[in-house]
Amino acid sequence: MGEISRRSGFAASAIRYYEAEGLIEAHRSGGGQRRFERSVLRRLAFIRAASNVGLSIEEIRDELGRLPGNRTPTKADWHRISKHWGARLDEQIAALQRLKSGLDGCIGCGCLSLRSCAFSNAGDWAASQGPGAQLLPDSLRKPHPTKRTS
Amino acid sequence: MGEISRRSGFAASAIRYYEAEGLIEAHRSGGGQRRFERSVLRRLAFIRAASNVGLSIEEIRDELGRLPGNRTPTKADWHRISKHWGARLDEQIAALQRLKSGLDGCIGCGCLSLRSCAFSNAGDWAASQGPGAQLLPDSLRKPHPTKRTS
DNA sequence: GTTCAAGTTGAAGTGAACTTGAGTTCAAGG
DNA sequence: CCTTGAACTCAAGTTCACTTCAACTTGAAC
Repeated sequence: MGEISRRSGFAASAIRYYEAEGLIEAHRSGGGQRRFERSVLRRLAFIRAASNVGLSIEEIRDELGRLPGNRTPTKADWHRISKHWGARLDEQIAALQRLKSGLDGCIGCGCLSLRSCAFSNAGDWAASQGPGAQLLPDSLRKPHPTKRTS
Repeated sequence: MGEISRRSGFAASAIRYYEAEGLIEAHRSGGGQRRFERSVLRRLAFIRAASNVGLSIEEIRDELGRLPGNRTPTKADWHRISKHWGARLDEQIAALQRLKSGLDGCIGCGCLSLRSCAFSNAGDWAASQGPGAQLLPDSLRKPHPTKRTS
């Protein structure tokens, strides 16, 4: 346990948590202690990478589960997956850039008025319900706790 | 209350929360109901903009408090502030781009191995303690619950 | 004078991703 | 055998930014 923790960089508690969540597996030795196979280190590396990209535990579980045969990723898998992640990162980058350019457009206008400033206008959120470009995609919104008031 | 909620786009509960947190003020009428001045709408617009940029309530309170005389922003204030926010957004964008380019460099390598893949390597986090470029700045990390294990 | 939507309060709940704590057991060294 | 440090379990705590609930009061219209 201490070893895998040191080598993966995750806290022991995090590793136990991932096991409980079904992201990794461990078999037990004699009196109940976890023993990990080497492949678990790869899975943990995968988990770290995925969570750097901003995936939730749920999504990581899905993605791990979608690997045919539930194995650790091969070259081909990794190729496919990193395309997916790249797209996600692009989307996040684009969202921030939209926000930035809105801000740039605002610099010096001193407005911040409710009806004229697109940057702070709440209407931007309510109005862009359709599949148009939003200021921020869901992936960058603050983890909204409950259902939306809409 | 209903009116300011409608006009600001915030839920009534959020507005009460902001008042409790000291971000806005309200004086009370006769039997305890909140009455807001028009300037509060501007403050709320400011709050929305700031939280779009990713500032926490704490930071927003600071920034509102730093406005000399605790007024709503003038043109000059807004100019200064939006530069600050722009820098922050730039930093976030740059961080995501670093992540993306790391990922691009990895596509097809199929590695994801602990010692060779910089993208998933935990060492990247532990090693870059100095003021060097990190993969992700704190502002983009998942809101880590407690103190770091370091 | 009645009615009722809209407002009030304080406490408690939400979700994500873990961490912390308490109390217990394992395993290796001396 | 004894000690010590690492690991175990399970429940509860943490942070953030709010929301929801229950029980009650206001205030504007009819």
